[in-house]
Amino acid sequence: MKALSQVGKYGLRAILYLVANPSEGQYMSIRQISDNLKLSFHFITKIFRELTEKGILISYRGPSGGIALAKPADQIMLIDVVKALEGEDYFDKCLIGLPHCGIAKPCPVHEFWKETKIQLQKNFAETSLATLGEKIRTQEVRLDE
Amino acid sequence: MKALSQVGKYGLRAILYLVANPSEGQYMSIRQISDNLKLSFHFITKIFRELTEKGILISYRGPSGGIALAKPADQIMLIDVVKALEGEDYFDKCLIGLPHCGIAKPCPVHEFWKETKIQLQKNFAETSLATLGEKIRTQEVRLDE
DNA sequence: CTTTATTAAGATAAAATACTCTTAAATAGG
DNA sequence: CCTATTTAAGAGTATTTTATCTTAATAAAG
Ligand code: SF4
Ligand code: SF4
Repeated sequence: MKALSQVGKYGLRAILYLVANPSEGQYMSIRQISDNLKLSFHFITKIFRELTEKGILISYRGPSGGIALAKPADQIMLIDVVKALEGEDYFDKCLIGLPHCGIAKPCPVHEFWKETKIQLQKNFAETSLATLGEKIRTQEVRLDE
Repeated sequence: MKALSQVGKYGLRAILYLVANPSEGQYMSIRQISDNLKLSFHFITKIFRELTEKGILISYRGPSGGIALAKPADQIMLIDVVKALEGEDYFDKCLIGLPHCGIAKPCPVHEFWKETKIQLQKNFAETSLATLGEKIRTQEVRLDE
């Protein structure tokens, strides 16, 4: 049961590093993040570019440039990041993929699959990046190595 | 949030067709299933071969051969089929993939990810193929086209 | 014994995903 | 203006997943 692609996993881990190490009014360089998390600089750069396009991050080029959250961390919910990384239809996926399922006569697994999706969606929607950053710092969770 | 690979989806759909159309003591040909579900015969054949190896199905070659459930439908749980199709570690997957996470200091998403997995696992474990087949028949769910 | 129907097995091809590399553009600072 | 630092953009490569194709093995029936 893989919920996220590599893009989603790396993107989340990278953004968690960012929120766990806040630097007042400064940009954090992508190099610092990729080095610390030991992830490919180029791959993370590409992922961050998408997040910048989608309005989750802002970026700045040149010396002392880097990326930063576009909004305060308590105003960005996990679900925003996940949808940006995995697509807006992330929670609309079907379990078995019947070709012309209009959900008029739902298949026998639809009910509990829907439940599962709603439960995860609720948790994603209620969790802010600020909350996650705080937890990582206070509980000393290691994101690296 | 894609829970199943194509192998998993096709495999489930094909086995649902089988349980929804029971034929007392006979084998159902793979051709019939792939034709009715409009899925690739070769791909379904390959998937069924794995399910046969894993003991979910039995097969028989030659005229009037085909595949059949290895056990009565009420003794095969959805979770058995899913694990056979997707791997035994299906419910052990990590959400963000921290490299050396020993779950001593779980990351801040572990708790609700675990909840989600347990909920789906429970539903998969409590649902038998017999139940699904019955629902498909009585609720006239279409698996084809 | 031959033909036909069927699954088994594995090679091959195509497509999607994951990752890398190169070059360009922006910006700060000397 | 020049150089160093950093993200942007996109081309290129590798790996995995998905799907197809070919040939073999098995078994029934004439
Ligand atoms: S009923 Fe739901 S799970 Fe079933 S095929 Fe339709 S969308 Fe998918
Ligand atoms: S705590 Fe759980 S979700 Fe987080 S990295 Fe470890 S296994 Fe994955």
